[in-house]
Amino acid sequence: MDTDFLEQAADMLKSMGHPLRLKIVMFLQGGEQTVGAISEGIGASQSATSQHLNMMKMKGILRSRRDATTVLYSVARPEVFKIIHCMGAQQ
Amino acid sequence: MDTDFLEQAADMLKSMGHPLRLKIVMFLQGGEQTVGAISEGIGASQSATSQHLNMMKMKGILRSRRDATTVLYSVARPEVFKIIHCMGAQQ
DNA sequence: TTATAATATTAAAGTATTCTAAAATTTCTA
DNA sequence: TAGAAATTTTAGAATACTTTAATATTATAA
Repeated sequence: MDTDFLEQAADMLKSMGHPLRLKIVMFLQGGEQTVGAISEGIGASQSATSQHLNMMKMKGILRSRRDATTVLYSVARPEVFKIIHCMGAQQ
Repeated sequence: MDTDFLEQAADMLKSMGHPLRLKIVMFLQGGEQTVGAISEGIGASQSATSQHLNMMKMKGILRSRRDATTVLYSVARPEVFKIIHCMGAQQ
């Protein structure tokens, strides 16, 4: 088995393998959102949300762009949505 | 979002989100295997392999059956294979 | 029975995660 | 420029994970 694929794939699954982070990517199925909206949407503190977002961005799973004082995050890898779908998520 | 689904789904992703455990479930795509064969197949110690197997069994991802002195493990949830496929694994 | 092969369990050390609270940045607007 | 709003960063405590090494179990066969 290809070690690079393995490390990358495990990293991606691990990133999604946390309730708040899974909630974040599910929330982002609707398109890009600000940190504040995400934080409120998933019911986590602003700081914890920001840290999870940054972690997923570092892994290449999310991307972000600034819009004035606000930062918008969105999903960068389509596999994320496929995986959510595989697990039979309701909306 | 449904909290039960979220917890369960995150648990499943987290279980697969470790290089050795991902290697295990990929190895099991070929069907049930003994602990020894898995351990050798993924290149991990007997003890570590056994502990990872047990962990995934506790999560409901794997099942096992004894055959004399040997124990055979196999994947219990089809989503596992779907997810591997989603990520574009080369066998 | 006893020895052996296969697997499981335990304990402990080292490492990594996750969260909160507080402080720092960044950008806009008055 | 000063202040406000949004986000990030930092530090540290608490917890969880992972591995190794050693020991224990289980089932078979001699």
